[in-house]
Amino acid sequence: MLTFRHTVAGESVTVNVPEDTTDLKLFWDWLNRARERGPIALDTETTGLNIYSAGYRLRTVQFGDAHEAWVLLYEQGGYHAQYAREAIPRCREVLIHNAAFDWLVLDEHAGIRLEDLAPHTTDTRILAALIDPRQPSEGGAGTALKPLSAKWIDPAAPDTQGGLTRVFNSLGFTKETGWAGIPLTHPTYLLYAGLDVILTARLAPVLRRELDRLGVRHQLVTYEHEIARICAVMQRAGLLVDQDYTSTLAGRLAEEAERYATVAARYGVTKVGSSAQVTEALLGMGERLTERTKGGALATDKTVLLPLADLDRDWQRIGARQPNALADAVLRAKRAGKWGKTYAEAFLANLSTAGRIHPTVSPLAARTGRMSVTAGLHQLPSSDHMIRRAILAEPGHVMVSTDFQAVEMRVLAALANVRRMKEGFINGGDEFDIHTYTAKLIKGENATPRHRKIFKGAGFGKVYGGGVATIAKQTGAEEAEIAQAVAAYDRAFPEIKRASSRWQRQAFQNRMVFISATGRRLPLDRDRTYSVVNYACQSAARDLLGQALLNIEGAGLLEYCRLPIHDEVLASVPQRDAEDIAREFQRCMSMDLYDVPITADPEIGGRSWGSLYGADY
DNA sequence: CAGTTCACG
DNA sequence: ACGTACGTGAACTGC
Repeated sequence: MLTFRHTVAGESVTVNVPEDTTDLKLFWDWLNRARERGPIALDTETTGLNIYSAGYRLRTVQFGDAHEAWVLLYEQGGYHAQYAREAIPRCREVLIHNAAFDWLVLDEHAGIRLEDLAPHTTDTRILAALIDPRQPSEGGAGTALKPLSAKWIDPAAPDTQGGLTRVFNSLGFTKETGWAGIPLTHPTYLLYAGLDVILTARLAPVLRRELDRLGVRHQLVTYEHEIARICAVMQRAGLLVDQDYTSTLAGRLAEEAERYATVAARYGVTKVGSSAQVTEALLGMGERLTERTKGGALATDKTVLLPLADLDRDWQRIGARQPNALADAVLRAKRAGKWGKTYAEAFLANLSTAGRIHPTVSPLAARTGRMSVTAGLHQLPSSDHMIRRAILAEPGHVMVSTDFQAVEMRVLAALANVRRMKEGFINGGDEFDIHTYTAKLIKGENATPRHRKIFKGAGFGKVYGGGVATIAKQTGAEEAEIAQAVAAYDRAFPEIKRASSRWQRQAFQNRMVFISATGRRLPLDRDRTYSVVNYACQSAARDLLGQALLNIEGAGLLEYCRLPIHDEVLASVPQRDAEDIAREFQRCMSMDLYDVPITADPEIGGRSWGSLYGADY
């Protein structure tokens, strides 16, 4: 037995590493005693983050309580792996920090089904996110194990990740290669592996007490664990990539980026990504630049360059001026470069051995509770089918996308109890459009599509907390016109302003934390408390999506789900049942929020995701 | 590592 | 007193 000692919060703790079957029997005895006393903390160390990549290995499985950890050398196989596999189902209740990762690692590499482990799991990261959902950059503690341990357990808790990076470097590895390369029995590696479970075991009761103290409903905690499991199932399924198409596309985009970069170079811009170079060259050509970035420099982003290139927001010629050839080349080089690198090449780089992408789905990523997805899959261009064309439904399947209709406006109407808005949603029928309704409400039957656009801008302004100037810039309308529209909007829907004041007042009385409709804690920034309207709407919409996912699982459709996208669920469904399944998705995503109907619209596509974006594939 | 830009809902 | 567009992930530049 290898044994390490460390001090946590003034107490001596032990990390045991069994070397033979005699040692493993001691582990087994400990496990049987510990599981009677309470939950067992669980963790794994692996060769990296892409669980489905070639050569991926599960290296250690750790078990522990507040004082003792056992690091099982899974990678050695034989008895070590066997004890680990048999120990996990024996734990009645497990504690994991960021459970989805370990669920999926154990599911893929140790034969422990995530469906079996998840119902017995408490995820300390979920508990932490429900106490304070903010990232460190936003003034929160964050939800990583290290800062949470430092805050709640021991200010001197070791930085096991950062500490290992230094060890990796000293052994000639990098932060990336070290996880696979470090010798399995390196003492620091084993000590830190053990400390992680000891810290998790200590964190769980402390965070639970804090949730109780804050009055966070137990129901919300349970709900988040269900959502985490559902998102992990989608991550495990992953998405099929059309590799031939994607390779060709990556090559074509690289060539295009190169071609336009050559044009830009003729004007002295050697790097199209260098804002400083672009600014200097444009000024040298006699162009006037007025927009400023947040940092105070002259801006040369898309909104600045498009007019210089005589292009509108859809990249169509305006005919108002002679296009600036440099602006045009920079725009095109950057777009081709981004699409090629961030999407096409990233798809290929992230491929699993089965030719799939398994993006990390984080169910509680944003401070509003919104989810996030890695590998660019939440940000694929929607103006063109080219990139989404690379993602395929399963053989014999088609893509089905079902999205909520104007969900944030409906949520606003429901939460702020906006009388005339609610009337519209309740009586409006299937084809109801809130922005047309608003335009007619204010302008009468003379309302034009232009009025619709203006009041749509005003509506988004309300949900986002924007002012006249921003709405004017976004819609391209005159400030005076927008000012009138916003005033009319406020008269038509006076409840919104009143709700904003009320919600800000509630937050002030609760140490700047607004409690959402589902009991979620939403901390506000003191200098922009107006954002409470957005937080309330965004987080409620997220919780409706969560409820929809529970309904979808209840209807037996989870196996078809591929991605949650804020107000949409993307699915791959058998072609011959597509109509029926699409109707079921619609049913699962239709619900009621304080009498306001939340409705959903399913779309059946072809084999590729791109087929839902205008092309017929 | 901060700043800028660009892609989405 | 007044007014503030919200939330992400990712690549690249330049210090």
